[in-house]
Amino acid sequence: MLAHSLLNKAIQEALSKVYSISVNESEITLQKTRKEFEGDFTLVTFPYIKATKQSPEQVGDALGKFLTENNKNITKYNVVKGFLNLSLSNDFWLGFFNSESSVSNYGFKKEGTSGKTIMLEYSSPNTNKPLHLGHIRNNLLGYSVAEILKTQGHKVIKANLVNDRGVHICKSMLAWKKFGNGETPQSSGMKGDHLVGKYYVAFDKAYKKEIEELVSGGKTKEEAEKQAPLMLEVQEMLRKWEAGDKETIDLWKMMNGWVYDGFAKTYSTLGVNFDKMYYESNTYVLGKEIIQEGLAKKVFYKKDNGSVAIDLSAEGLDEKIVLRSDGTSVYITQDIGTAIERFKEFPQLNQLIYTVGNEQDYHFKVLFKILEKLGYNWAKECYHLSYGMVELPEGKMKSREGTVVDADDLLDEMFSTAEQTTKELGKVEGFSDEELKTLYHTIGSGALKYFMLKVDPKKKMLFDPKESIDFNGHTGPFIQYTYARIQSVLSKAGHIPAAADASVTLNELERELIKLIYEYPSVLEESAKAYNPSLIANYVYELTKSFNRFYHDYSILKEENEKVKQMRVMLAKQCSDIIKNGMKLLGIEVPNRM
RNA sequence: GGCCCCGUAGUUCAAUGGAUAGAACGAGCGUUUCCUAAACGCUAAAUCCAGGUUCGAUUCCUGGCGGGGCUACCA
Repeated sequence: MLAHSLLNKAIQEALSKVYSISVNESEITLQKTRKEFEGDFTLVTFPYIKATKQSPEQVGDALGKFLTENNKNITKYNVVKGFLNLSLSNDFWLGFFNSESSVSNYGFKKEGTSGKTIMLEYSSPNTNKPLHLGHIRNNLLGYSVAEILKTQGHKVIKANLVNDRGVHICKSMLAWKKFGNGETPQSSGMKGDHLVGKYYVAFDKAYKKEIEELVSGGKTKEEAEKQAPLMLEVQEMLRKWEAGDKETIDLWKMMNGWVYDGFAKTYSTLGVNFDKMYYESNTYVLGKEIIQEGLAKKVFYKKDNGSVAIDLSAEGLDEKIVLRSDGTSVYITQDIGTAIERFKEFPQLNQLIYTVGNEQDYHFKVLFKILEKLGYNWAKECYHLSYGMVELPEGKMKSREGTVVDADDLLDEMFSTAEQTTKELGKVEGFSDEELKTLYHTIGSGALKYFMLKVDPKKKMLFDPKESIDFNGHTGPFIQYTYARIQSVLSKAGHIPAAADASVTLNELERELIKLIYEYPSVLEESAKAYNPSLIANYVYELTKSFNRFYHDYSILKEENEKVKQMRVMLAKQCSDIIKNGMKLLGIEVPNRM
């Protein structure tokens, strides 16, 4: 920011003094100078050719001359076509390095300073089967965006709305009751969510068989699906559940308990957490009264068959049913109710973010529009953090076709790959078994998390289980490795100086690193504004890559000039702090040794 | 059919309307008596097609082609 406000001011002055034209900041296009040219920042001069009636080169030359003559911080310039490349002084960069970037928590604003409170909902699993690769993207994204928002001084409430009721839950319950023989996680040694998932699959299998039999007995497929005895039983079970039947509720509680134990393990392995848990068994009744209010306000209307609907065709959407003709809720009814409930529960809430896949883009458009029509002015602060699907080489994951990549299995594979690679490289003598286990976890989950978060959340991504995830190149372990090397240097250096001597002249790579450090706060800001962790992931990679080149080309500890050596130690420290903090925002830990 | 998203090296990903479109993996070549070679360097390799707006388009607009998603009184 420092350099930008300095340059913006200087450029405004130059334009006014040289050409008598006044521009505001938004009319100044300032970008970082590309590597192949000399300079730190580049002003695009094309926009001024009309007002000045001169060529872009002439404008660049005149401005460059004025700037270097009138500002001691601007030392050099060169003009290439419509681009004026400006160099800031060694003193400027060293001054920034000594005062601005050497503070702790550089780039972070203190929590609460923005005065904004945000609820961010993510994860929101169903309790009928274990988590898979798609959930992993959701969890990593939600967690990371929450952490990134905190860096801007916002208070963030991480919320999880668990879908713990409904027909799909009853399917697992019924199958367990019929075929389970009392099997439990303890008796089978199976993780609770996987055990329940097994019965969900078992239900589906048995149900399909019944359908087949009915179809061969002369029914149509649709009739068979509705009349299959298992389906009738499941519906009966759901009715009992809603009526509070003790036996059904007990079974439901027991099996959901198994699932929660399983999820807790997966969440802990993934390193995600929540401040607030919501359960649909508590919230599914919400929203009905709101529908009545909406009817009174004429936002909704009653159809001939008794159902309640809203017409959104004027906004380019369709008619949407908000209450069935039998008076029961549809999914969006609950969503309307829970949103309103949350703003009542947290009156200080400024924003509500939903981390949900882009297949529900339409649903959220409708939801937000309805809230707006109901007159809630916070409706415009609701945001759908919509992310792309994770696809396999053969296409979308389909649980029925068994192409789902299980979260726990995948994480285990990552850990064992990390173990294998670490053993092959053989650099971990002196580690205890416990430390090794932690290291494999750090590297394995780091690889997976970085892999998923480096991609723009909005875009769909491809995951190829066969090729697995790399540990070299643009990856989490590459960044972790760089961090570990720096820690090794720092511990050998012993003392970390508080400031670099003002007489030091920065070389090209040192200067490049300091310029990257300078960018960090604005990367955090941008990333928060765009709800996009990939900006941080790619920035940290760029910093790491530049550091590795510096590390390769120059020695830190063997540098003979003591003042330069001190500066390099400090530089290494600042880079490693940013690597650590930045990775932490992605939910990734960094090891001191690997 | 209607609505929404996406098409960038062989592959996976980058690029607030700006310079010669960047990385990584894979391919080929090279670097270690030197702070950790999970590293560093070099070579080959891409904007789906056709128009338009602009001083300037991978980016914005229109049309085509190709891929995905949504379009329930399901969740």
